Amino acid sequence: MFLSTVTNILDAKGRVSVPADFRSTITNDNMRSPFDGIVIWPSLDGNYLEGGGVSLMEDFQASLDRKEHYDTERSALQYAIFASSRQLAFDGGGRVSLPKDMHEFARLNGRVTFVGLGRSFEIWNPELLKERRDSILELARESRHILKTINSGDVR
Amino acid sequence: MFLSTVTNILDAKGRVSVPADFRSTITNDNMRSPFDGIVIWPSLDGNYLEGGGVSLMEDFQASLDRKEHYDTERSALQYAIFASSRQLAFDGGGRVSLPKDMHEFARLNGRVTFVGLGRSFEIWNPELLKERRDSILELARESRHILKTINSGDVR
DNA sequence: TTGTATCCCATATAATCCCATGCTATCCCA
DNA sequence: TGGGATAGCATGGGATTATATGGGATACAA
Repeated sequence: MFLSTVTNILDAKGRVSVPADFRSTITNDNMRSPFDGIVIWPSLDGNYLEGGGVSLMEDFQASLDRKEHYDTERSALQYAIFASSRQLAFDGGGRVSLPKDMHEFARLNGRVTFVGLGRSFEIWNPELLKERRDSILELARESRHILKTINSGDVR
Repeated sequence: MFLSTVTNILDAKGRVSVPADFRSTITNDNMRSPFDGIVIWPSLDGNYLEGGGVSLMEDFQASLDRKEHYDTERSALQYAIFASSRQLAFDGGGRVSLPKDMHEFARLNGRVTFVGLGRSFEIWNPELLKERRDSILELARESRHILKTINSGDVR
């Protein structure tokens, strides 16, 4: 799973190293798939990118497959995630190159922060992340009582 | 799986490059099938084309097979999708040539946009796509809580 | 012929591969 | 426990390849 928060450099060619821990997570996860790399898409929730391995996309797909082919909600989510996403392959050094439109969406300049969220991760401009982090950690403190160690079914 | 959105040029001969990622998806997917190319059909939902690999057709078939042979809905969908579809083989450069009636149906002129939706993809006139995209992404933002649920792994 | 479709080759651009390097973390042995 | 050796990682830059696209040659049908 994706853990911890790491900041790396976005070079002149638009390349950035994916943290080594994230890479090994992905390579283990994607054993079925021939593709060695990450999938990213613009968040629906703010100016940052979301990402994961191909297996995460396959989980989304399995979930969407329960709806009919021409279902509107299914199409909406397919457009939001699949159509808006990009597959980024690792180079020999474990880097990916971020497309220019993704730069702009997430307002990235020289540095890029990877935030591990378990099944997926987020990619932020470090300065923008700061605000988000402060406000969301406050919320976490307030909601701490809902945290469990396992998902015990329908008790929410 | 089919991911991301790519716009390519439709040349004077009616040819268009299928995005390289889509091609490798198809080539991996269709290992059973001897046909190297895509299958497209006119959408039942608007003036655009839908497409996928041969394996997508087999999935539709499996789904329709659960209805009776003389079931009216089954026949109707067989006409709309199987009978209306075309198999388009890749040329040496990874292009396909779109039949003229398909051009007209999707109101294509010089440029063609491929929209990856996971198991299938759509082919659009870029200008027409813009409206569809805007309205459907608005809907996606409204239903993004579903996305969050999927994302968290609750829905299996 | 004329039109239509397919195949083959050429090319500019963009992507990615490959190697080199400094730095950090880890390992190993005294 | 100390400290040198080693391996892994992030990063830079040049060389190479893939991709999308144009245009000509070929084959076949009407």
